[in-house]
Amino acid sequence: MRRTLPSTSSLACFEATFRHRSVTRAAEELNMTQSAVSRRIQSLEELLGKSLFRRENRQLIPDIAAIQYGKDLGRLLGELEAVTTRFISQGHELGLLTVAVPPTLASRWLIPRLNDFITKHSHIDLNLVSKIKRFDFDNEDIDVAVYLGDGNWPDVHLQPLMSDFVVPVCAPSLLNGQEIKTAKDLLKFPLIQHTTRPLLWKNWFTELGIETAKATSGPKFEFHSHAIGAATSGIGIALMSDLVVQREINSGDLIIPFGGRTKFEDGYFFVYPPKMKNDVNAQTFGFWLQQQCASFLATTP
Amino acid sequence: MRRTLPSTSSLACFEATFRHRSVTRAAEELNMTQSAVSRRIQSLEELLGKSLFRRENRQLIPDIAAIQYGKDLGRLLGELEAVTTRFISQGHELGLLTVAVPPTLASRWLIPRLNDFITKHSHIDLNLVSKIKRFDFDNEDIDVAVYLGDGNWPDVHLQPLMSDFVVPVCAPSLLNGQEIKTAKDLLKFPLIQHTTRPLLWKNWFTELGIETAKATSGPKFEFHSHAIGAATSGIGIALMSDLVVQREINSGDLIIPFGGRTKFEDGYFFVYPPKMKNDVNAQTFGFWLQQQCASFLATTP
DNA sequence: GGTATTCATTCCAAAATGGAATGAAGAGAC
DNA sequence: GTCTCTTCATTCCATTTTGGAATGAATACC
Repeated sequence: MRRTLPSTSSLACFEATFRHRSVTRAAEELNMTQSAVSRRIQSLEELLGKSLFRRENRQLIPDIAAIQYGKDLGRLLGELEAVTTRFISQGHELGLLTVAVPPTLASRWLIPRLNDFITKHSHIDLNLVSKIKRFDFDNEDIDVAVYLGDGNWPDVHLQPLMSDFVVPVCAPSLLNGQEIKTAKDLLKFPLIQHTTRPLLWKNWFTELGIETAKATSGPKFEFHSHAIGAATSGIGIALMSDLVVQREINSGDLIIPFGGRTKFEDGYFFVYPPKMKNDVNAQTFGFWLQQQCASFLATTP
Repeated sequence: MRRTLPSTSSLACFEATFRHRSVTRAAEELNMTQSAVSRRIQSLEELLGKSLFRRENRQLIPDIAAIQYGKDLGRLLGELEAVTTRFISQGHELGLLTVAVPPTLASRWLIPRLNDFITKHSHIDLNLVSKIKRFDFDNEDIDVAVYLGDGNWPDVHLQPLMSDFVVPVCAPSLLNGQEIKTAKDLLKFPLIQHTTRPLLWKNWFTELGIETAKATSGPKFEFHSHAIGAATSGIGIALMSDLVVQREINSGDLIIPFGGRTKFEDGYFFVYPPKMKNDVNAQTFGFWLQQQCASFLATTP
């Protein structure tokens, strides 16, 4: 019979509903839709051949016989969680989380906010690893990553954080009094390129209906901070994710010569391998990141 | 985390392999293929992010960290089985199994063999319900059924027992010296019909390449035993499942006027609803039935 | 009477699971 | 040393399970 025991998913759905006396509340707790939980319970009743709840109007009343079963399951699922967590965390440095982040995003956006995380989760030791190349969980000693891209990566789990808005920026001195009326006028100046995003300018011009070979020409920098430094030094116009140049724009070191923020298909993602799905620290960090992004977006036009 | 706990199936595969130190032996116990168990274990290792076994040549050695986990799981799965079984059997008369069987099959084939079952499984009380109409688990108080048909029934589980071999039989006095050379010669006599199998004769003649309206004409009987009685009384020729007329053939009360046993598409099945999948008594009975059929077939030409 | 809320149902798609066949590699017999 | 047997791993394919989104039914609340 062991093979045909109900699945942990079904049992968890029943137990949470039993505890809350509510399918909707159970769904919230389990991070599932209410319809999925409802179906899981009915499927379990069919498998067991017995009713678990009486349906009275919009309320679920546990059948008398199911009450002890619900209590037993609560205890057993709790123990199963405990022994599984204990096994997973064995040999793994408790509380250490190695996060791979693009260096400029780290220094310009994440690190200024990290005090909030550290204060709230002092038991988690973060190990920030600056990465320009894409994450590689199989061959690198990293647990999770924040990365910018289209999210089309195999064998990993993603949580979207926020969209990528880019904006052209340059030093005021670069223009030297010249007026920028159209996007095409930008081509009179050097376009600062990103090694990691070689098609960024090209795609930006394409969005505006302009096709030009000049879009991929110009000095290239691997570090975004170097690209920002180049722009600030008047070397050319850089196309940057707006959240990493806010300080320069606010201080006037950089200006926006043309247009505003452009939303791109790429976005920032919190990325982790399947084995981190159950890691409480990893999921805690991911959740905090999402909250920070939501808060950031709410205060940015 | 409760929602993303490993499935009971994966945990059972790991625990059985851990206990047996063998994927093949675990597969046998769980009634799965060895490849499925192997994959389940690897999937579990990926989900947990930790190795469960070291692979040394053809042997699996549990990792040190996994030993306690394996023991814990053995205990927890055992408890889960116990509380689930207790819940299922609550309110259900322990050991009672209601079996729906066609009456003639019951009297002619099953009941003579039941002593063996009762001796071996004295804790199971059988309740034989004679049914001519097809089983209806939703609206009838029956647990399992033995039924003859094509097996094309929705929402139930089937175990094939044996094929259906039919044979034409009649009283010797019916022929009154007339010689039967071809199947067509049978049409000179009344054909005894079954209410439950109205097309039996028609299909039988079709197998022999004969199409005739006469195939569905003749006196009709709902009980197979009545059909047998009618045939023995010389009322006509009956087409019967051979296993229910063996006694009459052996004693000479019935003879086979033409041809031999014909295998039909229909077969005998052990049928049960999904909720009986985990019922130990139901599965015990089904297994015993299969053994009886195998034994019967082995001693019948 | 209208709105909100909860559970159930339907449609659709993705993920998980399992069987069958086959391959790789070692153990054992001769 | 060679051949056969055995066990675990992998690939291909199909089925089952699971879950989200949308919608319906029915009651509770205002």
